[in-house]
Amino acid sequence: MEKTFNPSDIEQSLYKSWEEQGYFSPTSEGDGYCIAIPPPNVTGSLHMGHAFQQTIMDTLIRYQRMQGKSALWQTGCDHAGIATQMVVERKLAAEEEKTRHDYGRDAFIDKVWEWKEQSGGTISEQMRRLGNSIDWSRERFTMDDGMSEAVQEVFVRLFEDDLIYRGKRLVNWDPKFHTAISDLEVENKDKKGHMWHLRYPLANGAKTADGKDYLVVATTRPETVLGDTGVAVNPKDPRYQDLIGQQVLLPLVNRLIPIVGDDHADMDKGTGCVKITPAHDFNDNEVGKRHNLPLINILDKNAAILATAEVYANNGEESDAYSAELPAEFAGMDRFVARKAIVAAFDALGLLVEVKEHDLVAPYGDRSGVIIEPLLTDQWYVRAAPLAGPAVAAVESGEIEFVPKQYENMYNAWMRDIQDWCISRQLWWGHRIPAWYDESGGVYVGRSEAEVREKHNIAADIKLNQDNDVLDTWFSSALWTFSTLGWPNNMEDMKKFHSTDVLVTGFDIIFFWVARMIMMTMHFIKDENGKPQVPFKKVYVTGLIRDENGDKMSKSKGNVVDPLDMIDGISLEDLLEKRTGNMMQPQLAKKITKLTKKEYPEGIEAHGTDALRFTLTSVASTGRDISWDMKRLEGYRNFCNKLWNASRYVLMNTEEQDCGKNGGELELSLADRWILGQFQQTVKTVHEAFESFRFDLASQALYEFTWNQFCDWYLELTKPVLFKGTEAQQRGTRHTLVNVLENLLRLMHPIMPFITETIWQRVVPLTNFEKTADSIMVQPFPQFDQSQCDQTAIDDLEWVKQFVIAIRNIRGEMDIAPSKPLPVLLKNVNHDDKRRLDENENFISALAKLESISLLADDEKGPASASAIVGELSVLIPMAGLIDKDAELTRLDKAIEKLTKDAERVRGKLSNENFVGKAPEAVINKEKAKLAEAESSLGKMVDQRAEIAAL
RNA sequence: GGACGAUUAGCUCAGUUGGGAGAGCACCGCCCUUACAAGGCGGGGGUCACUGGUUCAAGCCCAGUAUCGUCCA
Repeated sequence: MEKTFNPSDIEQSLYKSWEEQGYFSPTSEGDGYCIAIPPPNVTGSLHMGHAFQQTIMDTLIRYQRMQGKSALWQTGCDHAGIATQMVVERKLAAEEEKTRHDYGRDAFIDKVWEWKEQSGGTISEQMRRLGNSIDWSRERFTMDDGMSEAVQEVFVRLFEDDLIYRGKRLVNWDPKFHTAISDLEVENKDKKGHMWHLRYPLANGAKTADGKDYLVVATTRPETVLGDTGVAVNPKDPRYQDLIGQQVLLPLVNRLIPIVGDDHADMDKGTGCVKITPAHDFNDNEVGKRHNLPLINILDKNAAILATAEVYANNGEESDAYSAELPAEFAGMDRFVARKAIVAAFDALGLLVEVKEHDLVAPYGDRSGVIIEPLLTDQWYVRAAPLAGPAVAAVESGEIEFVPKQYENMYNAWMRDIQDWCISRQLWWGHRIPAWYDESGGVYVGRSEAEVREKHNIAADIKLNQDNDVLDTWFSSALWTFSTLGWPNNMEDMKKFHSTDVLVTGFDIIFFWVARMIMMTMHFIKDENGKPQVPFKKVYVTGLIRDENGDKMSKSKGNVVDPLDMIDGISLEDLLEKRTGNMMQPQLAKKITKLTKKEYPEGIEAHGTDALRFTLTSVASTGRDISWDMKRLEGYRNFCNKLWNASRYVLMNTEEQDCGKNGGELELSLADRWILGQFQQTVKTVHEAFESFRFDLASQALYEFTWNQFCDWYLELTKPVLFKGTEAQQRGTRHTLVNVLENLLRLMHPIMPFITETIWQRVVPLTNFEKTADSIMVQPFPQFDQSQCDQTAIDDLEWVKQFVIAIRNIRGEMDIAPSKPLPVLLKNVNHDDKRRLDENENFISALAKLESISLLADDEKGPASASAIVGELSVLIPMAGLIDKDAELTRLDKAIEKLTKDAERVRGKLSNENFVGKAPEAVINKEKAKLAEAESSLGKMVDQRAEIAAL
């Protein structure tokens, strides 16, 4: 074995061999255990969030596989409608200067598929580098045939159940991508803007309470004036209440529109008068419905002003309630250009009263980054309320459990006032809506045009056109857990793996995805007795991984760290190129360069997959966000190296030697019995941690055992045995060494697959472990065994440690070289001390590097010595020539001061009648014992100090 | 405005039913000791955000305040 662990030597070939051997596929034996991956976006590449969640999923899958389950990690990608279409459109524009319209729908979609075949597998390849034990043979894609069939089936059945409908509604229109988007894809951001006060003349000689012949409306969107069909005032507002039912003459378009009384108008805000534009504002739309105001659409798909408006009645039908005529001067103007022009026009007419600064909240498309325009269009909707009922109940009853629990609040709050879900998108890439229209506007939904014709008796000569729109990508993602398992055709895997066991995901998609999966699954998937099945039993919600400063990682900030760069390492030059090359906003490059040079002056070193995974699990506590700490990664790389070298030591001392595999007398030392017990405790902790999703606690237990117990103490304690023990003692210790290590590797394997496999291959032949296949990943996980926990051994070895530490402390504080053997004198040796000493003198001498150990009689004073206390026992190291008087006095003073403080505090507690009267017996006894021990040690130290001081 | 979360060592974070404040990294001193200098041994460091309450006892329970964050409106 090399002296330093080099992950790049082993990882890729190991992964390949696992995959080739088929170890990632579920076995035919054992209960099913299934995790469905949150499907990454097919255009995506691996980021820290993926690495984090996938490490957790893989740890769970490997753990359950080793627990004997038939474990399936179901993977795949989603087709990411807008994102993918954009990628391909940009590519066509750059390479051929063509748009998708140049190609036409079918040819463009062929292009997208071509792109998917070539570039869509990036993230899958990257996931292999993380060691993910995914059954790649079952990899799915939301646009593949099976899933497309599932999507179609679901759409048709929902329609038949009256849970999908089509309607002309106000939607969040993205003027850049020319598509509707759902509420969830809108980000509301605070923004500085203006409030314009505009004068609307009253019609028919009406006057306000204070005699004015006009109203002043306040608006943040003056360009929508052209679409106003009313003015609202608060019915309780004394200034205007008499005007309700009167009309104003809308400037610029000279449209007579009514004044309505509605609570939406806030008396205290602005002027108290609100213009109502039902076709371009969600609130106004509601007001319009209440007062039966017509809707006038004045914007086109680009959010530019139309030459001729579209007028609709409140039921969505075209109407001639108003003239569709619009002033020609604004036609074709973008909404923001039109805003200026219309304000100027009001100003010119003397109708602009004032302009105020105003803080407002503006809706932005989360992908396009442009302001969303509420627009009246025909869209398809899922009726959410009926589906939400069972979904809420499933969480309430505990059938689905969120970890950590507080996310259930978030889920419930959203589900309680869930809105209908707009599922149609005006894109080409996606599942085309299975609806056909005849020429008179009749709509038919079915699995195919033929089915539709047959079902509705539509003659072959009647022309039918399929809906041009596709479904929201999340519509297919909502079916993920069951459609990937074969629904509706193949129900074999559904029986074994559904409901899936755990969903590991981020809180940011609880609404987008988690909630919708629950609703869809429970509607479509039922037990034999008709009870709805849940998609998963647990939802483990992770926090976000942020950068060192707690900022969100983002490309534009240039603070993204690629997990693969942490595995393989990257030079500063390459990192700079990666962060600043090909930027959307090149002006940021300078800043990013500076920040990167400061943060990573030497680039990033290679750390290997195991270290990355261990780091990720060790920060996975309770769903809170994590500030990434490169130092921590480095620490765990060192941990890998530690394990590697500890294993080297074990192998050097056991390979080609008698480890008791084939019988022979085994004599176990105290250290052997102790480490076996310590290991069992670790096994117990790791099980508990995995069961409760506390991966941080599992990691911590493994780290603590491996480094602080196994390496720091046990390996050192084997040296005296291996160098000087009898044959049976050596055999016993070798046996323990290889067996503890072999078990430890299996215990660690779910978190650190590569290093454990590599070492295990070397160690396992030295043990009697009966492997079932040639890989650690399919062996049984260690189980807790109480019979190996020997409390006497633990107590005795603890005493040995204290003894050794006492001497090391004196050495350290007194600057005595570790190489210098020391004579030690003992006083106040009780029965237990004597036994422990007799049994373990070799250990103590070796670890504390002692020249001799002698016992002083009770009345014997001994030479001037530096001293330490172990329980009752006084440990003395003669000062002659080694120890400076003043230094020893200082050292003792420090110890005495500390102990005095402790003793005083405990004494105070025990002299408090309330405490003694009310605290439980056990607590009081514990305090008493603490005090007795402190006083005893203190007495001895004070005596020692006096002796030294007298010299 | 509402809800939730956070505030513990220089940094990043643990702290399970209330009963001796912990880890990793960083820091200081000594050491190339035959597994490991990506190491060994020893050491220093905290008014547990603040205020009040419950309790014999509060980092933990309760009320409030401050700051930060997230989601919703």
